[in-house]
Amino acid sequence: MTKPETELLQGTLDVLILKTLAWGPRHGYGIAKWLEDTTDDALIIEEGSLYPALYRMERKGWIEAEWGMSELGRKAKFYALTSPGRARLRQEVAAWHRVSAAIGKVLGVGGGRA
Amino acid sequence: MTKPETELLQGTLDVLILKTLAWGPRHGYGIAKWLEDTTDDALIIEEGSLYPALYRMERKGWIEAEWGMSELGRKAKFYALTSPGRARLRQEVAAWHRVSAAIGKVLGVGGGRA
DNA sequence: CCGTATACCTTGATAGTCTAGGTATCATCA
DNA sequence: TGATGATACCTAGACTATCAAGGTATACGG
Repeated sequence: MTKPETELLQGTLDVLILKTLAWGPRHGYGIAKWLEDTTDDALIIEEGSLYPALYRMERKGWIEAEWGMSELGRKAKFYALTSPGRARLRQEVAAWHRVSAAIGKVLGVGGGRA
Repeated sequence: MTKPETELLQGTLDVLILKTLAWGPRHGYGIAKWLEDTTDDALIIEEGSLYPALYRMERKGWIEAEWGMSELGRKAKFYALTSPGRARLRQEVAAWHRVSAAIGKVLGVGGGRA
């Protein structure tokens, strides 16, 4: 398959995960599926990116993990946003808006024709 | 210690440079300054990122270099968009709009002040 | 019983960015 | 005169996030 053009913008995965968890705890696989569904597959979350990101963020104290049962009765690790994680989410959302506005200004917000 | 919040989104430097050159040829230093001025320093282009990016894109045939004189009378290498570069620019602008719209959908488009 | 979906994990390669240096010229100002 | 800051280019090395590609295990449907 030719390059699916679904690559992530490096650095955005964290904020996407944090935002997903802001709606409530979710297991890793579910986070990826939710993001893909929500964006109509405009974003594809590779598992090789997902799980390392989850560990990274757990190590930083932004999320907490707990083993449980998925909706389908399988064992799954549920992640929940911590208080520092919520603060971090606010920061990163603000940073996203700031940077994407700047890029939009350069590229032309309307559709890039000018 | 906390990062200066002026980091580039990885993968966006190319399209920013291409778009800058769409207005006409410019030398490397001028490209960086123009981007920083245009975005009120929301984007900071480090020279250690800029010059390798320029070589990368020259190697790919998206831009062409020619030595000349800057407005201030110094020798400077001017870069110009090629025809493949223009095509690539269109592609990348479209990709940006698609991906940033998807991310915006997840993060909430309206939340500029968040 | 075999394929597909769910759910987790890891290793290794790749690639883009940043840090931190470097060269050289020119204008300004003390 | 000498120092400084801006202009303009370049590079090596480290870092780090992502991706590709493998792996384990369970459950369900055909």
